[in-house]
Amino acid sequence: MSTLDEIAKLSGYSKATVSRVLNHSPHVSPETREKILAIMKEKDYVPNRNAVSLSKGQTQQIGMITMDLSELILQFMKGFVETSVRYGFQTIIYTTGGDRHKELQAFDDLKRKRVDALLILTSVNDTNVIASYCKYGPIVSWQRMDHPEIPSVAMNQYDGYALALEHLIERGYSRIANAFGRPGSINTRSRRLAYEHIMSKHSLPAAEKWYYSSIYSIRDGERVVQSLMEGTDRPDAILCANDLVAAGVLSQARRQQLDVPRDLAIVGFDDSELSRTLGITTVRNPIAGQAENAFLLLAPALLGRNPQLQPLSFSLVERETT
Amino acid sequence: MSTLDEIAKLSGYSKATVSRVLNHSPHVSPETREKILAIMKEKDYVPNRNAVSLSKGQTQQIGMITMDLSELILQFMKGFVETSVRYGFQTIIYTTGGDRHKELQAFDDLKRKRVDALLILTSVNDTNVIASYCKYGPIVSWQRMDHPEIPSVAMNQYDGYALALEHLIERGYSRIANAFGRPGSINTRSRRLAYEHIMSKHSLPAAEKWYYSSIYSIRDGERVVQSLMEGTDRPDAILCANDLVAAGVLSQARRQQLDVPRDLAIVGFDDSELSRTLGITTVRNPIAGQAENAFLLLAPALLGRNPQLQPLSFSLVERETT
DNA sequence: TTGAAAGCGATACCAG
DNA sequence: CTGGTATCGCTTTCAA
Repeated sequence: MSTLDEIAKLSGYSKATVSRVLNHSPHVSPETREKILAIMKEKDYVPNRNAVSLSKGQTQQIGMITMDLSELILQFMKGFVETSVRYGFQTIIYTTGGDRHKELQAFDDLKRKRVDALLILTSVNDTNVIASYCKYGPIVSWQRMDHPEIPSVAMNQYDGYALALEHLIERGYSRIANAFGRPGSINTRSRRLAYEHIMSKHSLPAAEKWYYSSIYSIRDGERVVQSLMEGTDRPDAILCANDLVAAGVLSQARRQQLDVPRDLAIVGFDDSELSRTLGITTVRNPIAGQAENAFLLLAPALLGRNPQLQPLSFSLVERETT
Repeated sequence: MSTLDEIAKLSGYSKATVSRVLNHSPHVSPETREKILAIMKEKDYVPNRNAVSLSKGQTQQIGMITMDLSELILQFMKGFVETSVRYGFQTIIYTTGGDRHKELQAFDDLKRKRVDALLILTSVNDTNVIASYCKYGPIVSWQRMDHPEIPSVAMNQYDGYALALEHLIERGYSRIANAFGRPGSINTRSRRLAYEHIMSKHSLPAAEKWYYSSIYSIRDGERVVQSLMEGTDRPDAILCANDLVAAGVLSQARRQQLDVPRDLAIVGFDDSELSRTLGITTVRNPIAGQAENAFLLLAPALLGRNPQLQPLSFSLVERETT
């Protein structure tokens, strides 16, 4: 392993000059540059990253924190990794498994300068604890963290939900049920608000009896349909917390001999692989765009630049369930 | 950000001593240790990783190289990450997208000491090119690389295939078709060999007319059934290259009104999520075990220790298709 | 355009 | 048990 010092000696120039060609400094004469470059190539030289990092105080690495790797998370990561690479940053994944302590180690890595910045996909520690690490480097989050120091690229679920509702109403559905996720979460609140606004805007009844909460999985979706069908007053459409739920709703509806979308229209959320496979109408989050914005939010601190965030919006993916 | 030097000054001891308590050296008096520890805690001190890495010449990071992130790859990674963490190593993912050049950057990171070792999940560069990086650090591969310097944790497919065959024969099937993967690959050759050995051992005909090659996807699986059913001489069971293929075979068989497993038995490979969902009998690779062994293969170079590899074997997961 | 030398923040060898 | 100091490999003033 040759070092910068050796290259300097061999070329007859100083370490400073060699370092300059490494860093594309304009203050090197072309001939000098050529000579040094030639020797580096001959010696198969590459600079030691640890030395560079120590000296510069930057690692060019960004950590991504998540409990586990779901399809959605992976999709976000993919987008984030791509734009990071474009700007010369590598990424490293911290899978915490929901362990508070393990998660904190990732934050410690910001302090000990293993990473220059952190992206939070999901976190389990208290927001204030997390925020206390902001002084060591920029932190950005996918989900809203409600803390002034930690920006997020979350979209306002209101818009996506409204989009789905307008679509259903336009299609002639009016008795619309809701399968919400985590009760009381910001997302659920926004969705519920959208439901109430849009329904009243069209002078349609917003039926609370058709509100379901804590609905996350395929299994949950199936149960919702069972419960719905037991009642006499039945909805003609259902908006689901995510595509998993929608898949459950769909399969249970078929099991109960319902004609989808005639008897029951179904709209999912996320536009996941599953919804594509099953042909479920769904709302698409522009995840790649959010991921890119996440990096751009870090850019000021990382690059000293202040790039424009791109405007993002939900879109409706119409398939066979509406 | 406090440094070791500051801790030294504050405590009145030398940097050497502070470093000793950091590294759990026995040559520090208990009181001294306590005092220094107290100051470190008070100052919220953590050592700078870059400095440590530079000084030690080790990063405690291992790179994992893959073209993309499939379910299987993710599963392997999960196991590898877990055992790495247990030994104090972090992991970083290099997704190459099949780009030769991008892949080489990962290998360069071994040279520039960003990572201490490399795990190859899939690679596109020439084996000899890759092997030329072995001098910079240990490299291990999931798949066989046929190069003396790059060990692999691949299993002998012969055993897994034999297991599936014995199972089918025991169940009374005797006209067994094969849907192989990449023709001429080591895996395919082993499977084929297993087929011929086991069939002849039971004095059953090894019918070459039921050999299919280059069968990888659901779609491919469907086509195999179509083609098989066109002939007059039909098999009563089919062994598939993987679970995807098995899923295709299953759905097409049902479409053609075949009673599975009465008319046609189906065995997949990998025990993926899909096979579980669809209830397909399959052969399970002990992936977590392989992943652990992969790390253990790196251990001598990384830890100076030489841990025992665990013996691994395939197992049959019986479900509804046999 | 180039060089000398002082960091960056630890580790580790050699004395005492 | 503790301290002094060279060292890891590169960056970055400050001068020339």
